[in-house]
Amino acid sequence: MVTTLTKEAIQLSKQNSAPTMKDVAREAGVALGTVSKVINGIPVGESYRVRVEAAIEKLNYRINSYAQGLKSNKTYTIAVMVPNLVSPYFCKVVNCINRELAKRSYRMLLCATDYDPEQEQAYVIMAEQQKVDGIICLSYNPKLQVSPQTPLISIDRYFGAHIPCVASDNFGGGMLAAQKLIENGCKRLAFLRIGSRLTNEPNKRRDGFVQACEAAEIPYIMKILDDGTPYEAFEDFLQEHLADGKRDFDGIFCVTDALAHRITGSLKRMGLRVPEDIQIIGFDGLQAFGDLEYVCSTIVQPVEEIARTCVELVLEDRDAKAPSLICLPVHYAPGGTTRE
Amino acid sequence: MVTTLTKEAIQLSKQNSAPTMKDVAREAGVALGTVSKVINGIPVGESYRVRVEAAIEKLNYRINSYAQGLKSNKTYTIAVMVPNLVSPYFCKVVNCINRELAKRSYRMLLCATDYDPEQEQAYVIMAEQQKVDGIICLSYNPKLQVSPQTPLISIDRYFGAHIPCVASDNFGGGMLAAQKLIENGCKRLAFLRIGSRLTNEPNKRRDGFVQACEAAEIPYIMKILDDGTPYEAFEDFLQEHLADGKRDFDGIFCVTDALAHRITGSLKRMGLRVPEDIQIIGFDGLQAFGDLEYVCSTIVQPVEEIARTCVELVLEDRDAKAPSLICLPVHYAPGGTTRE
DNA sequence: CGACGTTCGTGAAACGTTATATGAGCTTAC
DNA sequence: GTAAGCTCATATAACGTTTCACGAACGTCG
Repeated sequence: MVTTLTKEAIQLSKQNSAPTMKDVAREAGVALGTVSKVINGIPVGESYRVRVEAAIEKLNYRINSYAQGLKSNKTYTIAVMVPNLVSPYFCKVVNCINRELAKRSYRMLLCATDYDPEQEQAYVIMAEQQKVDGIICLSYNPKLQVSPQTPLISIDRYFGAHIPCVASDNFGGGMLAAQKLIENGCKRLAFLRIGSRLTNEPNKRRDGFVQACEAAEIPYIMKILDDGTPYEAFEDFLQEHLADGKRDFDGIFCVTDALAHRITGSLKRMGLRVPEDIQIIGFDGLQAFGDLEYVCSTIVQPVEEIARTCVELVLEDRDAKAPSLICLPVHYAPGGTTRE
Repeated sequence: MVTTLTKEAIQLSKQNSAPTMKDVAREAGVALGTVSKVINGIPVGESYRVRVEAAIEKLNYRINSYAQGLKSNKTYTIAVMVPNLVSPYFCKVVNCINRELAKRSYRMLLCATDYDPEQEQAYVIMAEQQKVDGIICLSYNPKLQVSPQTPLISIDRYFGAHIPCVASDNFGGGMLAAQKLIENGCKRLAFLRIGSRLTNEPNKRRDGFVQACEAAEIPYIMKILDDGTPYEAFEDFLQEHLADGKRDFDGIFCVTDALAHRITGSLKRMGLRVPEDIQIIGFDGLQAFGDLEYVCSTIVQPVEEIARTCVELVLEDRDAKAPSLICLPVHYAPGGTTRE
């Protein structure tokens, strides 16, 4: 008697909570397993299938992913980690990853880490607890610890052979920038990098640039601001090398488009013409600035490809040995700050 | 005998899978419930606690959120839905929501819906299956269906009294823009809106603008492009009203900063001076363009406040009746395209 | 010194699924 | 006409937690 009462009470309290497979089974007058089969598309007698489907419809039943995930050990969720959602590059990366995951019916758990290694580590632990099927990260923590249980793909940072890294061909992009400036008639070049954080792969832009200059026997100057140095330092630099008709260089490779834009502004204020006097090439090619009518000649990163590659790798069979570094081809897009 | 073998086999196959609470309990020589208590900070005898903590450390145990979520019916996850992660406004909203959620140790499941009502609906269903603790959405689907089980907070779109909506004070912002132009000496105004999608709340910017003009007895013109009409239509409009010394208006309120920027460019190409000849006020104030040195006088949306309010509401006790529309105060920020 | 409280760890049940073994209801073959 | 073979729904045991009733161990009081 007591037992009956308890069960009734449970039943009552359940009424305003979400229906479960058990409710569907009762409604349809079939067993639990049958409902499961219908839901998972496993063949079942016609009359059974119809009854179950009707019951699902009637009760507005929604499967509980948590129960499913617990049982099957598959969550169809990928954790994605970027420093923030303010920089256009990170936003576009996340946007593209989201699209690729959605195509495959995967969910995206997102975290912005604000460049903080501790937050990055905490987020990896959280993702692992969350039993995600994989992690895609754009991390600034070179010492990131990951459990070997969870596949991890890195963007723009090479950790070592055990973690696949996907990036643009930064080295090739740096070369290409120098080559294009030289093709366009530049005789002396400059490489500018603002003091913002960069992961290790994008640093290769400089190396490619240097190699192309040396191969072509073209002299170059580098100006790399330390972290935190304000932009104004570049104005002094430009004054020093270009004021009063001086021309220590006539072509500039800026490490990002945003920097290229500001440099262009500074040069124009100094009375120099772009591209007639000085030519400029940036890096990124996001066209996030399309709304602002701002375009510059640039090395375009294949962000869609990067996203697709990451998603493919992270979902791939773990036994298939993935390459440890994948560099995807960039291309040159003229945009008015070079002669061509 | 057979049973023993099977159990052994299971044990073996488990060795390279993640440790569970049961493993911790065995390692520490305590019961399952004790481990649970330690993990959840429920007081337990000193010696027990130490042993359990040591075992957790030794096995590198991580709690399984799926089992936890299934049992406790709380997932500490909020679904967030925006059209994309390309528009600076959406990015900033997501960025701020992410920060607020992280502060409270909540996870964010993110989806970009590409303005597609079907995807939006599908995502809500997915979120409900996922048993999230709530949904925050910036939706373009006026007919969105949600199960009453899951708390939903809307940004920028008012659905009705049953769904709390958080937005900037768009009406007040529109008024403020007109008032500031008038204070700065404008005698005739124009309201420009590009043919991009807007939810219903931001449309009130126009209503506020109109009311302020009428209150001050200042004439105004409105130019609202249909969805898909290219920007160039505005250039014709500007020619028609401002070419050859004509001055049908001397102050413009643009519905977004991005539009204000383009209009400023067009005016300058027409030989008009901003703000001397024409003054312009935009809307958003994201400063996402900081890198691009672009600033305009604008009505600043309190994005951090919006995000915080949404998070507070979505996590709030559901019995506490929330207001159905919350408009957060905007403010005016001069930025060089008005006299002051 | 025995009975009663209190404290606190234990073990089992439950959460909503999936997967596997079981057995009911047929058909087919001898 | 019965035994064997098949199909297919059913029932049950997990998955890794939390929670709660239970009971062992101890201290206290009369």
